[in-house]
Amino acid sequence: MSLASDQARPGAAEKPTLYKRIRLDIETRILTGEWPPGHRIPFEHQLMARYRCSRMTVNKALSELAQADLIERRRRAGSFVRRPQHLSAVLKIADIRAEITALGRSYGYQLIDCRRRTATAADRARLGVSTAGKVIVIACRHSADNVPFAVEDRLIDLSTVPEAATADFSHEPPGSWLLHHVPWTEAEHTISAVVADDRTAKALHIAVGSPCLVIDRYTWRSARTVTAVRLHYPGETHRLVARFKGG
Amino acid sequence: MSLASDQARPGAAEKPTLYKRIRLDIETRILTGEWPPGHRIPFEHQLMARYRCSRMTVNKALSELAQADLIERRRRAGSFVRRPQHLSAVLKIADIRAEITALGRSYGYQLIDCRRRTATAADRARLGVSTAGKVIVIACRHSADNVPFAVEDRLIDLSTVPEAATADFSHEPPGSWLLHHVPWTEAEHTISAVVADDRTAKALHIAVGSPCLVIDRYTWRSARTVTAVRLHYPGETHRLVARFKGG
DNA sequence: CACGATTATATGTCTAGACATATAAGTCAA
DNA sequence: TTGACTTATATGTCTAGACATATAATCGTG
Repeated sequence: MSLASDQARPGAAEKPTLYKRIRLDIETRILTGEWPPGHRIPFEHQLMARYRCSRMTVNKALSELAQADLIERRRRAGSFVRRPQHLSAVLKIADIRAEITALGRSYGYQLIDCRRRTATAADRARLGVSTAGKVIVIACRHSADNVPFAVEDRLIDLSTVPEAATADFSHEPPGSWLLHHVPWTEAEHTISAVVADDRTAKALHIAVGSPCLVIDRYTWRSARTVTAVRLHYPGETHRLVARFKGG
Repeated sequence: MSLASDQARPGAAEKPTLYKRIRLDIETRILTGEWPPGHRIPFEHQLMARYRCSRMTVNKALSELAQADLIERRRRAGSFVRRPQHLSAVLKIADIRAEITALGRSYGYQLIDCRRRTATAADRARLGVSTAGKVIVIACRHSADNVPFAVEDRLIDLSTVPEAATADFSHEPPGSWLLHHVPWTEAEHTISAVVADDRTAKALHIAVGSPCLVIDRYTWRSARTVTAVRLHYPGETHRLVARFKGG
């Protein structure tokens, strides 16, 4: 594992390119807290002078930091360290069906419950809306190679996605349908841990009281809530893995 | 999706810049499956011709797609659509002390145990090394406003970081020390859920059997393992939150 | 003082080049 | 066939400019 590219002689640290060095320098200052959230990063032309390079080079470094959400750039004002998103995490929005099939496992889907109703107070709170429109409430289960993979509880706001009223979720998972029919503009993920209650334990074929990884995802289109979904994964078998480079 | 009618509606629909249009065009083809994983994207040359722009412009579009892990770029070979990630998660490496103080809460640190020993078989397996060098084993606790925030179990490979032998971890958390002294080049995070065992429950002041979020982080410098750390967070109070844009 | 107009400035995008470098592919000898 | 060498080529990085654009700051006017 771990990148077997051992062609480098021990101690022969390859010199990174200039823009990467600039990016790493800034990143380090941010991650160590030397430059706290809100701190203004030196202007591009100051960095040009410090590193003796062209503006495009520092611009590339800063642009990548901005794409990684470590800094925020504002015209005329400068570039600023962003507030950390509480152990900032980025989870790409993903379709469970695509995820499972990409792993070469067979995907299974069982619709547990699907109903349409006027949003209750709890529904409105969950979706973050104040008016009481219609919603779709879905419970379903995803499995991989016939083993339960996750249970899903979803709420879809029909006032944002009226087309969903005519969709058939008995065979197509709502996540896949939404991904193909509704472009999202913003999303929020929250990861937490719980112990399985009776219903979840039954659906996942695990013991009551065993740990579950929970992912809550909210999706918006412009300023309108599209959907709120909670996924329970068996915590002992499911893992979220992320590998990334810092150089 | 519908990048269709983008005509001159008075107040809205500002024309995106060229490189963003290139990026969106490619992104759309990937997300709709028109260009499946493994498909080779047109060479920069060809895109220059198609969009009648300079190489730097198409390069910027492709670089951003590469940073977002949608494509992979290989010298001489070209750029290729990547296989979708296994619910790919990216957690920025962060220093818990900086994280807590950034939230405006007071940071507390308690060293539970710190010892130095020749790596056991289990240590070697955890660090992914085969030779039996010296390691530092640390257990400590982080708290926010005097409430336990996380317990940490860490292994530091002294053959990679000999300077750590003389570091004093009785007051400085090892994560902070490492961030300041050892630049990392790669890291891997795994998130899972467990139920608290006796020791963890005591340290976090929670009940045995309550859920915990677990983050395992491995850090490398070049091809050498720097440290392996496991963090237990109380699952009922701790959340990993991520907000991001998809437009 | 309040408020609109102007200006200065930092970032955003783009160009037309340059040389570096990794590597797929082809070539040739053992 | 295999291995070593060469070459072609696509990407990687960088430069020294250019103009566009959003907006913080300043200025001027009522």
